[in-house]
Amino acid sequence: MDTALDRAVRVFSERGYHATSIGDLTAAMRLATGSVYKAFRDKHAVFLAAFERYVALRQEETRSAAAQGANGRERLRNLLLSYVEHSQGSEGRRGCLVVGSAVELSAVDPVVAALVSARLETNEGFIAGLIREGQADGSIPRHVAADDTARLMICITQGLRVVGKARLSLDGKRLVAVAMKLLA
Amino acid sequence: MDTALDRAVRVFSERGYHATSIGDLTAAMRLATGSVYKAFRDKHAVFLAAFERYVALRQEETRSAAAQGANGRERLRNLLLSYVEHSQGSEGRRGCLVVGSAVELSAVDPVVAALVSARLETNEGFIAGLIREGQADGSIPRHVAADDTARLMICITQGLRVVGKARLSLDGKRLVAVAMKLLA
DNA sequence: TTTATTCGGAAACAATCATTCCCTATTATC
DNA sequence: GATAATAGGGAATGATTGTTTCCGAATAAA
Repeated sequence: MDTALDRAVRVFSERGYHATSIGDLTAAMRLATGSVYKAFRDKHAVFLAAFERYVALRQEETRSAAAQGANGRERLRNLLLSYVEHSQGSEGRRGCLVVGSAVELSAVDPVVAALVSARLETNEGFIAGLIREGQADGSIPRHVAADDTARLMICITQGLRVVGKARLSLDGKRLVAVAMKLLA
Repeated sequence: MDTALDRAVRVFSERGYHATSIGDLTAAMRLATGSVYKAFRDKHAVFLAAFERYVALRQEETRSAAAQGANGRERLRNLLLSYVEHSQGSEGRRGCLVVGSAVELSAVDPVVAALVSARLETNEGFIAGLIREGQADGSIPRHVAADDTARLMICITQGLRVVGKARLSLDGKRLVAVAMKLLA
């Protein structure tokens, strides 16, 4: 079932909610229509399950990318680098389900809107925490405003996914080098 | 007709392409179905016209916001401030049609994908130009990498629209103050 | 072996969608 | 002033959508 959900994540990420018919869904999940409706109440429930699975997987990836780093500054750099990589290539073209949901559904679906906001705030809190870690270990200056910088970095990460979907090339090393000036 | 297109822009921006039925469209444009199909070939053509109108209006707003500034650095600050303002409140909740198109249609609609890429590259070029102006007038250091910084700033502007749609509050002054560190 | 139950698959359902057709009203032309 | 031509409005149409239901196969229990 989890492997079927993974395939649902791919379809929803690439086409969005409304453009994905349950025909697309069953083809991708290798399940018949009846099976899908036996496992989920309706299309919306499939989407919610796919969304939560996507969030769980991405969170795991992000945390482990940040874990590799001697101090707060290095962990933050690795997090940003990871975001750039995920925004590129085939995964970049597929798109981020959080960004897609924010843009396509936040205005019309309060349930999804709440999930998206919660996810962004969690990420922002994680980044702010890394900044404070860096300030504690001396790798980031004290005068850096942790919360404001974290919110701007969230904008950068979400913007990366938008730009990546538009097929603009992204040079991770150079882009991150510029972004790290925010920690000066 | 332009006023009808403006209303189409609002609907498409808020709900996206697929979630906007031509019933929604006719209601918003105050036109009957037949009239819409007399003025445009199909729904896709309405969207393309709305997209181009949106781009033209926003470009005008952005350029005039940037025009108010004594030097390159100030013009860039005003541009960023303008983006934050447009990403907030009712307009922020409505969303940006370029971001929406990039996320919802870039993967499946080559025509829209090309328009989106062109728009992003135009914006990026404009920002890079402002940076170079600042370097010429002495308000921005020479060692700033104009192209890389411009691409990152595009990510910021697009990310602002995503975050604004998710209803997270944005403090223009503080956010832009942090972002201006990219020009140090 | 037989019965019961769960699971997957395909056809059928109602609703909604984009699109077309036709009618009316208004303008312009002779 | 009569007529042609055009623009706008709304009902009909065919395709597609999400959803449900029914049926067969496979597995487990007796």
